[in-house]
Amino acid sequence: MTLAAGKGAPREDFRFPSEERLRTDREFREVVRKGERTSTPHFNVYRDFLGGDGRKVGISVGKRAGQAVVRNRVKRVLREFYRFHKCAFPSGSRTAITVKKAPPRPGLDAVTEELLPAIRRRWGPKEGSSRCGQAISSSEP
RNA sequence: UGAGGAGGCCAGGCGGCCGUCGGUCCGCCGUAGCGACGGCGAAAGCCGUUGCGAAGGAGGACGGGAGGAAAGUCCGGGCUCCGCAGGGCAGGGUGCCGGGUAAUUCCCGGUGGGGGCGACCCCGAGGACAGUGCCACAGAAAACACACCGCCCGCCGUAGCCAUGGCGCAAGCCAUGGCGAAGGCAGGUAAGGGUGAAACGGCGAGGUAAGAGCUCACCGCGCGCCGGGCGACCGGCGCGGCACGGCAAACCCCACCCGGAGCAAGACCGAAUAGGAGGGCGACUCCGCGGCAAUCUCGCGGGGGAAGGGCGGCCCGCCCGGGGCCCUCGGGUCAAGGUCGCUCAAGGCUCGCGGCAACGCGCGCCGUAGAGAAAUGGCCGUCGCCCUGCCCUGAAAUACGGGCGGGGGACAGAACCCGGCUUACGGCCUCCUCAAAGU
RNA sequence: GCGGGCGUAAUUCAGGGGUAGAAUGCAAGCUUCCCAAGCUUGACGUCGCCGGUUCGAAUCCGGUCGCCCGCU
Repeated sequence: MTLAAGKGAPREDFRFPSEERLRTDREFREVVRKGERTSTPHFNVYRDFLGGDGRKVGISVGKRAGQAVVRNRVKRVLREFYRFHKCAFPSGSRTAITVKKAPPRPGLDAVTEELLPAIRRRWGPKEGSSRCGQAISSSEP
């Protein structure tokens, strides 16, 4: 297990390092223009498939979503959503999430409830990703 | 208790798991490179082993990570570049006085106004005899002191009235004289004149034909002198006798201040301060040298200078000016790249001294986020706070007690850095004022 | 980060200290057999909001909110 940490991503990976992010405007444009699309009341999700091992996610929150505090909060919640549900983002894919309108209560539960079924419905549950978003908040007293 | 005023403080705490940004350290892998030894070779060098090993890679440990407003970008500075000669104009800003500061439109302390019963609060508060302009409607008149209405004196004098006389039987008529509404003429006057935001000092008394600072007291205003204060200004005395309406957040005048842009500044690395095609523009003149018969022509060097260009608002002025300049078209690389700037700051806190204070000085301690699709978060538990529902005890829980449950936790996110201002917003504490009631 | 502009009737805009206006639209009437056009009326307004200057503010000054541009 410790050896596996070298190259291939381990199963229990809840990290979100900067290599897994879309970092340039060009990448965003490619994904948004060429990728497939689905949407929910508050978000648009674009995705294309390049193959390979890597997997990239980008989050874009425009000014329409609200002031800086609101935008930051939405971005953080979406990052957490990715960390806990990486199985919904298969390797070789690039995904861009944009925010149309800020959710009124941007809690992790509400965002998951809105986004996860939409992604599953659009791209389908990939094989072997059935056990995925298990609770991480196990802190029994 | 209620209604207010001033000042200060905090920005939920603790724990667990997962994550993120950058820092320090630890070993691990290991490239370039450097060294040692050995081998080959004539030499340059090559090969092998081994040591160190920048950068880089994957990982671990430790400790750090938003605000009072980080916001608006309204001021002021630091810093950086623009080629800072110099002068002027334009433009912008400020505007009681003194102080503080790197600086300010900020802060502190005063002065003078204004508001409030009060604690206290607010004020863009220079100049309207430098000039120009505006003051709608109403009103006699709106800035010049007059005209208008009115009031008063005088004169003329109509209607009318009175007196005397005459005529007449009477009603009445006539004459003379006096008074004389209205009216006219010539003056006096500015008290009064539905208005208006504002009316040529106010109010009272005297005075007068009527009136008037005409005179007087008080108040206001102006001027002078004296005293106090660094000063704004204040106080006193005297004089003048009202002349001097308001608006400068109207133009403007006066005094003082301001070069422009901004970390997307700017520097370095790397590519490339590169280079191609076409077109257009670009007075001249003087001096020296060379070949020469030669002052023309040619070549070289230098000076002046027009057009043009530069000096990041404009002008003078300065600089460039056969060196180039301008326009059009097209090709290549590709980068919205990396590194630095980048966080120690006119920094914060304690104490002492000076100062009414803002603040300054000295000693000591602490040293505090640095991203770049952009970190500082998510979930859970618990405590504390607020709101709310139900239940218990109880005479009563709408007695401020106890228990169980649900919900909430403001305004808001650093982007070069500071000092202010303004705006948004939850709570706590202290002092003070007023009112009512009680002691 | 820096710089600039605009908020006035339902709509598009004037007005830059003295009663808030025009065009289109809306409603009513006239005209017509009916409609359109035309003509005559009418309703239309917190002048984005809050303060200040002034006798008086849509206008001048400050603050604030919203919207739209430009600069690498």
